[in-house]
Amino acid sequence: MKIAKTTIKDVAEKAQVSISTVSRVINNSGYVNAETKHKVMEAIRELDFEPNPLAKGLGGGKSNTIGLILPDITNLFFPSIARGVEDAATVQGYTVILGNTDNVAANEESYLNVLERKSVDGIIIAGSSSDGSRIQELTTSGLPVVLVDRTFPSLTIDSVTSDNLEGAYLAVKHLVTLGHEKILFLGGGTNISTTQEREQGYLKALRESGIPINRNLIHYGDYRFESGFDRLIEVLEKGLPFTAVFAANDLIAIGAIRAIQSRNLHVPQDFSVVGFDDIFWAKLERPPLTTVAQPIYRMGMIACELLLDKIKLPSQQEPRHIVLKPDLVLRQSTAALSL
Amino acid sequence: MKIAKTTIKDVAEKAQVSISTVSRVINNSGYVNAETKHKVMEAIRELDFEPNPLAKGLGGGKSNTIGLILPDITNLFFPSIARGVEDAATVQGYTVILGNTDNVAANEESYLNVLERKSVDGIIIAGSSSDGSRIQELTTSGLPVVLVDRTFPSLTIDSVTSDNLEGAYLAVKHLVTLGHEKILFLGGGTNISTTQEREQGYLKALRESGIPINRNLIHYGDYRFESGFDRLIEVLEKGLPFTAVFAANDLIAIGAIRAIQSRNLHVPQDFSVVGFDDIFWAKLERPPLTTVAQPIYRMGMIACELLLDKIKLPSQQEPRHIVLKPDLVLRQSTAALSL
DNA sequence: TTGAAAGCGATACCAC
DNA sequence: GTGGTATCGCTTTCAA
Repeated sequence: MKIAKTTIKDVAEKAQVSISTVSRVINNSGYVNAETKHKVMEAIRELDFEPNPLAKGLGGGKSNTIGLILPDITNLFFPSIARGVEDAATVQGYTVILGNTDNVAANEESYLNVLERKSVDGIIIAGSSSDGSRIQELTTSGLPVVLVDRTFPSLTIDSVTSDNLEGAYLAVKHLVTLGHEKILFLGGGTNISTTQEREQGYLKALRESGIPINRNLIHYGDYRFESGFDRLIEVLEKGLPFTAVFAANDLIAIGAIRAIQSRNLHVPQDFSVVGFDDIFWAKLERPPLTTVAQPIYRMGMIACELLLDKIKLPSQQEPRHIVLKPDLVLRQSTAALSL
Repeated sequence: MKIAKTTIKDVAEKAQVSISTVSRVINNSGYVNAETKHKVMEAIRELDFEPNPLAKGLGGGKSNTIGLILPDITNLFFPSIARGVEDAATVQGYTVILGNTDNVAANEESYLNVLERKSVDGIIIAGSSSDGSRIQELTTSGLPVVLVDRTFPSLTIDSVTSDNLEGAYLAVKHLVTLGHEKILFLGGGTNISTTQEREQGYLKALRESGIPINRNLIHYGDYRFESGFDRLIEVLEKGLPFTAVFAANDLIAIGAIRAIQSRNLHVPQDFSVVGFDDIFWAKLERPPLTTVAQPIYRMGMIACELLLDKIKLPSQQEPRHIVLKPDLVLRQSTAALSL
């Protein structure tokens, strides 16, 4: 007993014009007499008519839907991205389909396929965990894709990232300025571009400061709290000497802080800690976490705008790579090295 | 330069049968000769054909898409719901469209309309902020809707909630057992069903324990950290006497703890605090937060399964209300009242 | 058991 | 400027 929706046909009848004319009015295309147009608009209003997006999409048209693929919406970082994307999409009348991949490349690919079949007009992938080949295929075949917080240097896919290298550089430089030399690097997955770039920034700051690089101080894991906690405990138990830690994200940093504190050591007295992202809980940590702030929400928003641009003007432009500037937010988890 | 997708027609030609037959095979409907069926399946495989979901939806069919409407994906509580919904949806081949309402009823309604137009097969609404009338319309018109964490007692809409009254009762009873009598209630919005129910549980526990109810100890705000912080500071400044606080969610509770601590008072020595939800950060709070745990992820999952059931068997059943049992998780933010 | 044909709702090309 | 009509991909009677 579905409610009979009003269609373009009803409008045409009511306005005493042809379906074609109504279509023209709706899409603002072709010539329509001002008076006729008025009549049609009137009818549309009275009938409370809205075109059926499905039917629109059928004839090779647009579905006004975009896909958003991300590792896990439950992970602190992604809800803000999702929100940014959705807000930007809503403004332009688009709707967002969400997909979680759990960082499994196969899941990502499978979602890509589903979205393609659902005729989405474009796809945003945050924190992609694939090698990008399938993505490249899609964009080449005409389905716009924008990457967030991840790039494939060898491929030509639009992306929005923040300057991870620069951010990390700022963070480590800050630690060096405070007198630290033995700085632990706690990364996420080895093959994640953000971890790689942040490691590069770490190395650059060290090199520039003439501090020898100690590979024993570089550790990887994943982007979760537990990873930071566990990694730090390991380092502590191995007895590796260090006085500060730069973590590739806030969750790792907070895990590290908790690990340090669990051994009755103190931050920043015994160890300084810097994170990356500036999630909501960073400022609530004890001590409040010094971290590199990324405009997460804006990244989502910008990515979506980029995508919508591409959808609307499918002129094959050069791939665009937007790189946002991160900011070092000084709080209380870092202090001058006490000798 | 879109890739020409293979259509049902291609399959029909390849298999030397009619389009109708192919359709039957795809949908497993009607009679098809086993041999014919085999031929068609073969063709489908070879052509790597997958039906266009848009076209499917057009003729009044199913779109294999459901909508998920929630206040704000950025709010700690909802990502888990979203994840539960998505996981359950994926298993059954459904895809999820996400919509944020910011607790604005008009936004909710507008999303409802968009989703209806997009011919989603069903809708899940978490933390609805409307009066439910439009929702009722939709379900009556044949579009299944399931509510999460919210009910409209006067309407006949399926829902998945946890037993808020019982959870709150447990929490407050716990405080009473510890000797507390002057217990502050910090709610979210007055008109939110979860806040109302939790307040009922609070009142019930008090009444049952023969503790007089003091309206001055009942305060509202919203479900965010800041609300808990601000409310508590206000109470402190008014000099209202109390020894414990029961907050309607963890964010409020943590805000309250921070407010208390900001005045150099201590939890649980000076004040015991209990929250609701058991979000990830509850156990990381200092002191770790005693709280009422809700199976958030499962709520999303169950809601989705309920919805998919309804979609598949549209037999007008009685509305179903699933009520999950919450658990009191004892941690260190509560202690016996010191005299 | 299978095929032909009529929609579903809207777009777009082609006449008038 | 406006109307007719083929078309998009698939489902669904209705006959055969």
